[in-house]
Amino acid sequence: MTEKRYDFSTIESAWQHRWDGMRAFAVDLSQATNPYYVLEMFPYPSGRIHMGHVRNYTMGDLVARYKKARGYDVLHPMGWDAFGLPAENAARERGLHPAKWTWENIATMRAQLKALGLSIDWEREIATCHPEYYRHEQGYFLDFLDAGLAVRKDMWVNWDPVEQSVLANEQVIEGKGWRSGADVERVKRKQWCLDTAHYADELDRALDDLSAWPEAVKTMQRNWIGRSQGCSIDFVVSRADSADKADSAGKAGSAGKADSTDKAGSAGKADSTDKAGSADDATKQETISVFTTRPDTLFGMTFLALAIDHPVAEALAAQDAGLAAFIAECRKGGTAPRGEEIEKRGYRSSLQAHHPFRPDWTFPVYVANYVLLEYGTGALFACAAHDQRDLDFARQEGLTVVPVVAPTGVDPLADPDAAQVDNEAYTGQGTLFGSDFLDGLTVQEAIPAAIARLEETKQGTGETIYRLREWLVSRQRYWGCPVPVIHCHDCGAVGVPRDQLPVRLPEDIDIGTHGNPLDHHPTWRHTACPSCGKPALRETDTFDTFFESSWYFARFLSPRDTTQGFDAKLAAQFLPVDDYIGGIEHAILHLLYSRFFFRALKQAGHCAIDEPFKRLFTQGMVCHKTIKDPATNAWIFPTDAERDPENGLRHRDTHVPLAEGASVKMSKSKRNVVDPDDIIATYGADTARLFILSDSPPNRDLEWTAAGADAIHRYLKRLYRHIDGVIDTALADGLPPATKTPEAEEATTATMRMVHTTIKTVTEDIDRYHFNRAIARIRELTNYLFVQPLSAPVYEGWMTVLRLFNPIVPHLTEELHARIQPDQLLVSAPWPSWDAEALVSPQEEISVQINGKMLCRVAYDVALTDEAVLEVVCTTPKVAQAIEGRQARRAPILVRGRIVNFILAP
RNA sequence: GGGGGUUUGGCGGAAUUGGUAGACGCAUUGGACUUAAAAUCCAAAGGCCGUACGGCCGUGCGGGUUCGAGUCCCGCAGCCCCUACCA
Repeated sequence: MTEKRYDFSTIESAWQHRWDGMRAFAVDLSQATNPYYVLEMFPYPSGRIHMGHVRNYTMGDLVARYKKARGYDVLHPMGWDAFGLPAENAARERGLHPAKWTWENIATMRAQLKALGLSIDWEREIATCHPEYYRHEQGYFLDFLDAGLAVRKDMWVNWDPVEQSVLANEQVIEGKGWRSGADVERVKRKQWCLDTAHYADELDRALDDLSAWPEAVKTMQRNWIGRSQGCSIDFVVSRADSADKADSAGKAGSAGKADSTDKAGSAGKADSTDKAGSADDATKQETISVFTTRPDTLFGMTFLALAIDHPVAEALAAQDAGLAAFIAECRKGGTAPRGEEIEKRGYRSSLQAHHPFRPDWTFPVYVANYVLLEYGTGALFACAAHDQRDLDFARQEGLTVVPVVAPTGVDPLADPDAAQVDNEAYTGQGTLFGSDFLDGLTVQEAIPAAIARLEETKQGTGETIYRLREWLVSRQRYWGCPVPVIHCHDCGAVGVPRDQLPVRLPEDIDIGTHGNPLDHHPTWRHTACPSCGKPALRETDTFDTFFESSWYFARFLSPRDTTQGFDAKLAAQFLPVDDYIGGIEHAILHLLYSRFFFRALKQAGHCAIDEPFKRLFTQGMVCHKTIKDPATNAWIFPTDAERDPENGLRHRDTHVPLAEGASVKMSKSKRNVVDPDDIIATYGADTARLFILSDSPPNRDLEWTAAGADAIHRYLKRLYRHIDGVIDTALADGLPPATKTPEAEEATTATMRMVHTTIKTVTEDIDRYHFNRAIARIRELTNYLFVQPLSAPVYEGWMTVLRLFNPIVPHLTEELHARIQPDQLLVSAPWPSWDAEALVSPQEEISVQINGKMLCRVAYDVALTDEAVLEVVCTTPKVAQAIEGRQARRAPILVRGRIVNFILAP
């Protein structure tokens, strides 16, 4: 027979059509007895798929096909995270309607994904921009509204005055809007929020039970949730109209800068967020609540500081032009001064604070830019000696610093200098001094003691707070899901009646204007109040797109259900998602929002699940080499560079010398992107899939190399040709009859041992996501089989290779398999099991060591006793020579199948 | 500043979880086939010394535990990622 070419493009498109035609991957969930849900994070339809997608979906496809072979009813769907800003940008730049742009991208990317031969049930495809998708999340939002989980409140946000829109923190670059370049302002605006903080405690604790999540992701979530134990303290404050009274201990400074001449006419109001009853109402004292984790350092307090947007600071500013100016100055630059530390600045207010245990001690109250409004109560008490930030501020403002914790081994009475701090705060363990009833206690003992005293005197409470706050879901954007609310002059914010959902986006919009196109639409927002019928206005905010991605995995269960978002019974069967695969960049936002969302859905009675993802796998990035022109510093396409043996790396056309840079994540700007379409056209999907799963462990970065892809393709050609030839022979002549010679029988058991060992290790490796190792084991088997003369066991070996390789190179294996069994798809064939007996070898080898140093390997019969094994080892010439005449210091250490170690005198 | 990860040949990586370090590949070199090249096949290959048999060294660095350490413990360094005035 003539050798057939490995015609991958014909093979691949033929099998893709056949799988499609026979609905090979469609799954009827209601009939599923053995449910298993494999999901990769769904893509944003940006235009074309990239290698990161290929890696993500290839890994998921391997798992899905493997689980199907293991007998599961595998749900493996695909959809589109279709709302978002890039669609509006494209509309502005190219005059395309966001919907048109999005749907065209989806069509392109769907075709690209199909060319990869993924085992996806495309009948379940969804796009989040479809009204039949977002109508359900509008319903969920109304539920959250009813449950008090969704609220509209004043929030400090980044406001771009040119765009006339709120910006996300990451859209503020060095204090300026990322697109307009305008100075971003910090403004208060009514925004819709979901009360994620309501579940902060549970979201934190439940991480402990997510045993199949990467520790790194759980750690990131814990840090983000930011559980912090301490206490709140209500400081009594009064006006410092009279001259500063230095307290007896000289702690409260008059050392502050000159007071503002413009005293506030009235003291700030008590913080309305105070715990009820914590202030002594009878005496009508004003208090400011602070949160602290270090109440033990109260006796080292030297000042109180408020965030610039603290209600008390605002009230004071109304009476104090200097303070108002200071606050206005600080507000420039938006809410997110990321990156380098800002310069600490403060303004001394007209208030003074009283020490909870020594009411006659008073301290200045500052308004300071380094105090965060969003953390704790937006106010803090400062013990500068034991907090670096407070110390920095104190040194700058010339405030007193009073240490109260002596490091272990330091006696502050004997050596007063030793406990002093210079410009470095002491934050470690130690013993309290100069602290009244806390003296002599360790930091760990003093914290509860201080809290107890504060609680006794009703000035504070032990408390656990969280960094996690509400999730701001309002966006002043067109291309998102409309918030289903109507604002009525008389009735306030009223939810849109459920029978009027979905609130659809208008299609006739003018995207060219600044701000939110929905605001500028001539008619869309005008409607009637559902409750009183008077003219009213629709909410024009749309949801953050993380809203859509918080529940899409449930929608796949019931993608065409018009009555509900998903079916609770199916959810009970298929959720949580068994295997969820995606990039680590979603470690916090998407995954945390989804975990919140399902708790909220459960509270609203939609399902009984808390955690949406059982096992999470985070894949590494796809990297590629970069090439630069050192003269111009411009990035060069690697395909435009060639290596000249004499002159090194040169540009192919201009011949200027080039320099090879690091291998970094593929990006258009660095010109190191490899287009999946090109790879599929040149080598086929199977080559791309095998290359991307070989070598690199899935959780690490993968380096794409042209040579590697080429080598993989050569291997597949050889594999195809060889197995094809084996099948030719088997079909034409039949397999050679087994010979009964001892050598032939030994060859048979050796082959079977190899085959079954491979089945076992490959199965275990896939279960543990060690795909690169699984492939190495399969290649080991094929290397072995390539050189064996054809026999029944060798033939069986090749059939096993087809089955084991099918989830990785599905088209090639299916094509070859169809030659033997045209009536059965490999895709539906069961995974092979291994025969434990076939794994057993009559002989095993042991490593021989002398005093822990390797000497040699010795083989022996497994049936031998320990004594007999030692006998065999000791009579091996090389060993006998090494131990001859030397005295044993102890009995040899024998670990069968591993090692024997002789401990001899030198 | 805080947290996490990582460090093994020229390169990607493997090592039965404390028992032959370098599986499986990439790149390389030699050979076969060919008029020649490509393709294909076979072989070599951690470093140093040696013609070979072999010997010594070797898993970022320094200690420790152990019969035995890439693996466990302590300390240090480099690189990567996340986060950041979180009181």
